[in-house]
Amino acid sequence: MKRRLNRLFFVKPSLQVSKLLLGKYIVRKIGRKTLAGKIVETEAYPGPYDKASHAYGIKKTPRNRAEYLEGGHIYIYLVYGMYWQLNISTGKEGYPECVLIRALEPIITNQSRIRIANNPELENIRESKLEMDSRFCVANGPGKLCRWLKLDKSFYGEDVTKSKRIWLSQGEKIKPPQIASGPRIGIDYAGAKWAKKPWRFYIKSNPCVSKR
DNA sequence: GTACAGATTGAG
DNA sequence: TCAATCTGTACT
Repeated sequence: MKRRLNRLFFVKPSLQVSKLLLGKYIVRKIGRKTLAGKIVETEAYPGPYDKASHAYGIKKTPRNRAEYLEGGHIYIYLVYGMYWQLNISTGKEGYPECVLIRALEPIITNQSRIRIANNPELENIRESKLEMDSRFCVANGPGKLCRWLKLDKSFYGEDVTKSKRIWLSQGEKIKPPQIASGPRIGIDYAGAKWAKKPWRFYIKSNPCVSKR
């Protein structure tokens, strides 16, 4: 959980950052509990020229103003009246671009390792296929990962390079051959030209990449 | 003030 | 395939 990603990491174009984020860990502190998840799927929304972007045409509203913040700030919003979507702003201040975090693979933290080691019953559960399957399913979508990490409007604009309750860390090295790309999800309203752009990135054959 | 649709999800 | 559920945004 060490080696927190710094400002320099995020002040780059979202098309770069979205790929670099694969394999990185999101660490979330809730009271004395720590949750961590490996980022396995992202989408880039690279700027105001992108018709699928909330900031299309340099549109700036109370809802999307966090997109304009310097790289490393959280842009979070509600869709369909019930699901939060976690984005991280990238690039320079004043230019609206961001990366949508679409899926995480939950990581067994040291904390839970110790708890498991001290409790043989939990050890058995951890080994069971059932447990593995359920672990892989709690954060395999943008709405689900926010529910799992307990993220909501209160994180709007949060600086992940400074925050004490959420940050990103180095995680695991992902080699380019392990990265796949495809069209972004759920943005058909933007028209085929933009919906077809291969700006969704994910780790090949990872079980936590979102379905559909 | 009112209408409308959405960067999703899980059930049928 | 469809409804749930709600708020930002646009328009009367």
